[in-house]
Amino acid sequence: MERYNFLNVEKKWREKETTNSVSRNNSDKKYYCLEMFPYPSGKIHMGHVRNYTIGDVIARYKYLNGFNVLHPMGWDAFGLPAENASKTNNLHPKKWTNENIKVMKNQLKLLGLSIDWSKEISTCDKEYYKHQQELFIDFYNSGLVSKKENYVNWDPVEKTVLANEQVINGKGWRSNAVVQRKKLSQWFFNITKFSENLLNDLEVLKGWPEKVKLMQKNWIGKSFGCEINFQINESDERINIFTTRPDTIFGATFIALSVDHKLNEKFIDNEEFVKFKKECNKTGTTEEALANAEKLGFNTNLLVKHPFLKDKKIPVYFANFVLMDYGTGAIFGCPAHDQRDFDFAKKYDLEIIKVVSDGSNSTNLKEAYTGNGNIINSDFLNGLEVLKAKEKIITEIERLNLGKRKTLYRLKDWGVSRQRYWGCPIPMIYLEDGKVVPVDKSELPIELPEDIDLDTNGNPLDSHPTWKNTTQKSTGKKATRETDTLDTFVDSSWYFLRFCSPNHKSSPFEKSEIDYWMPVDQYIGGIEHAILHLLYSRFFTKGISSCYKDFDLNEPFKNLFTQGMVCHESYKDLDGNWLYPDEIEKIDANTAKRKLDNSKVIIGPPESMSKSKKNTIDPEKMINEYGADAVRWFILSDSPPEKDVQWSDSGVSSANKFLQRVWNLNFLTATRKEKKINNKIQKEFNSKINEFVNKIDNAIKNFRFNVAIALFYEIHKLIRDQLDTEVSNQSLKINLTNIMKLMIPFTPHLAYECLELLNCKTYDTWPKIDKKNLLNQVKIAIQVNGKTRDIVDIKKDLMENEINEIILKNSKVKKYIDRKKIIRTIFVKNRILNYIINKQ
RNA sequence: GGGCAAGUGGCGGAAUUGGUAUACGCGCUGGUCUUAGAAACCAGUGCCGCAAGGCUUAAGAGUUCGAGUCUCUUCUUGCCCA
Repeated sequence: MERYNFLNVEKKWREKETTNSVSRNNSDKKYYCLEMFPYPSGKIHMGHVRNYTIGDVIARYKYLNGFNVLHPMGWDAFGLPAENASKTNNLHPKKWTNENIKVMKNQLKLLGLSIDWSKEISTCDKEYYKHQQELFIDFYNSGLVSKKENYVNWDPVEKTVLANEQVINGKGWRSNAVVQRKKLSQWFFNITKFSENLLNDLEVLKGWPEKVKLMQKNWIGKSFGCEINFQINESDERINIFTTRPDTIFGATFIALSVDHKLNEKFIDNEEFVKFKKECNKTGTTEEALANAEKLGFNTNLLVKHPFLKDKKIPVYFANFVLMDYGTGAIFGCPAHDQRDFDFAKKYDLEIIKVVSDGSNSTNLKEAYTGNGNIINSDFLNGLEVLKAKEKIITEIERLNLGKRKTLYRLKDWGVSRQRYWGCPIPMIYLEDGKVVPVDKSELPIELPEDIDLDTNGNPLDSHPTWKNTTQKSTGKKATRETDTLDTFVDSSWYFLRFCSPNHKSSPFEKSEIDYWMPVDQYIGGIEHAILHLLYSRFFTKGISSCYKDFDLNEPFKNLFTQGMVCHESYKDLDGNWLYPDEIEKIDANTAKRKLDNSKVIIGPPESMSKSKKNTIDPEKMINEYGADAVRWFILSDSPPEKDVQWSDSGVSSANKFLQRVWNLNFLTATRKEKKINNKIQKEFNSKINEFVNKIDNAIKNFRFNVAIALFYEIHKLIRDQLDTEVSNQSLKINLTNIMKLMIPFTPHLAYECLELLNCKTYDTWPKIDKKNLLNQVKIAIQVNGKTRDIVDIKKDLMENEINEIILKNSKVKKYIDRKKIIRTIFVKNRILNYIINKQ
């Protein structure tokens, strides 16, 4: 038997550009297939392999079905790891990044992906960020960018702003210093201008997973309520609060203000208050941190009048759980029906008044009741349900001029200033008179300086001796540059647009190319980007549409697919140190020993692959050992793509063995001696193959790659069995050729090699399904009282009366019916025939 | 605490969307070949039972001629939000 040499074969087809190209100029149907581009961290990981294999299957499938496919790849190349690596390895971030890109590009090529490398982009390339700076200026001029003061997580050791996810238990992830809340002036994209639009257009996105849309919806967090003015006792001053629960106004027993509320001016000289404010600033800015923190308050000793209860006076506190950037920075506390208010009231011994009935008579609440119910203890609201009470009280508040109806969003403007070197410079300058203006577009790109000292604390660009000194081009006035760089999420918010015309010089994109390619027909990536990256990209698309007159696109991604993670079990020695899979030897499913000294190894459950747990598998090593096709085959075969998949060595090895068998089958077919022909057998064979083509086509269309692969195993057995039957060589070859074409998206190298062996001339067409040639026989289930008693082969589309007699005479059901009376029958064509009989 | 998923053999998972439950793969068992192993090939593999047959989709109820699929209750797990 011939041996299949995947190393030679994969090398051979990798070098033939045509088999990896999915673009065709002669088609009027376009398809833009995009996978989330990688961060060049050093080497590709199995998550990339899965992501890009899924994308490649789709791209090749669409190409074979006659589409002109855009399937590009690039690099999300700015970011902090490059700076960290440069500190440890003394390697410039640019060099480090470009070397990683080189390595990873070669690894991706090994996988046999149909990527058009002529369209490659890298976000740290000045040819890319030049246009990003241009977009920034255009957004600025359209009012989509502004500079605001804002609270950030500040690392006092690194002297830099941290993202929320870089704050772990209130400490900086790298410095381990206690993170502070600090007010900084930062650049913002005014994403909240599109809140309503971003929310409403989710409905247009029919091709997105419901789960992702729901996450975005919750993130935007539209809530409806009203503002209410509380008059300070014996004063004309008012405190304006926002609430989503105006129906509980009669249960209000205190007012809570953010420490940043303007009322704090009264307490600037109060030592106690200053101390309290400082304490509050120590907690992080996430909602979760605030919710979990102990509720603390500072009593102002001020009282406000209850708007509906003449004699009632309510105390005013500053509290650490009220945020200035949500609503008005002030709330009324209703402890009976809000858990935070409840905790606060318990701590400061404040009144708790139940105003929504929870159906019980108890007055001693153990926690806040937030459910629905009838309003009680609330004057004119009594007896109404929560929603109706809300309507009524808002109407009343507006009538009495006490406040107004208001819709609020949880979504905040997107702060994009980062005090870091390895990012896109913000193209703004500060004039000596304090004015902030964009640089002249002709000066773009504002390049990052290469000579940089990354060992200083704080912002390296700010510490650079000369870089920030400049002049305003139009006036010649002295100016200094903005030294913050852009959040890397900005880089990835428009790269999908740049791919349409990656080499266009005069503007970020060429209109005709955008018009042709956009929107992305299929976007594929991890669920971890469900919120931010996708929301920012949607915002950018809408932003560009609003400031470029000839750009008309509402949503960038027509269909979205989120693939699951690649998991592997983890190993620890008896001292609890993580071990690499290479360091251990498996004895059976539950036992393993360490290669070094045969000591016992503790096997952990399968978890997402991560460097820290050392449960990673190196894709390149697997490709060298089993072949790219086998790796692709395995990663698609074991689980549906949206679910997590468990990497297993036996799995990839059996994939390799199967592909070997496929090649053998092709070899045997190509060299088979002609047999006598039996028309009946041949016809049946042809229709079965036709059936499989149909099923596989459907499976790929529906992203059910694991099912498609199961079908290939069945087909393999079917064709192999025909080698010895009375089927013509020609029929065998035609059918196998069609099947090998179906395999191109999965295992391109093997498929092309086999097609060449079978002397196939057309590599770029998908087999047609011949509807007339589908199977004419069906198996139908014969049931008695709903229980299946027999399965019989009958001709397709026969009606009940045509099969009834045969079944009653010959089938196994006969003895179940016996002499009992058939009351009625239920017949579903090509599926079942069910006899209902008397039970006695 | 709230929301959303999901629960099928030893394991990963199929099931034309209410109509043959356990496809396909892994693993395991036996066999052929081999000095031996590996590979390859063949056969078996949900549970109980010698068999006929019965039971089985987390547990329980309901709707239906018929439920893995629909409804309700309970339990468990995962994810997101708080």
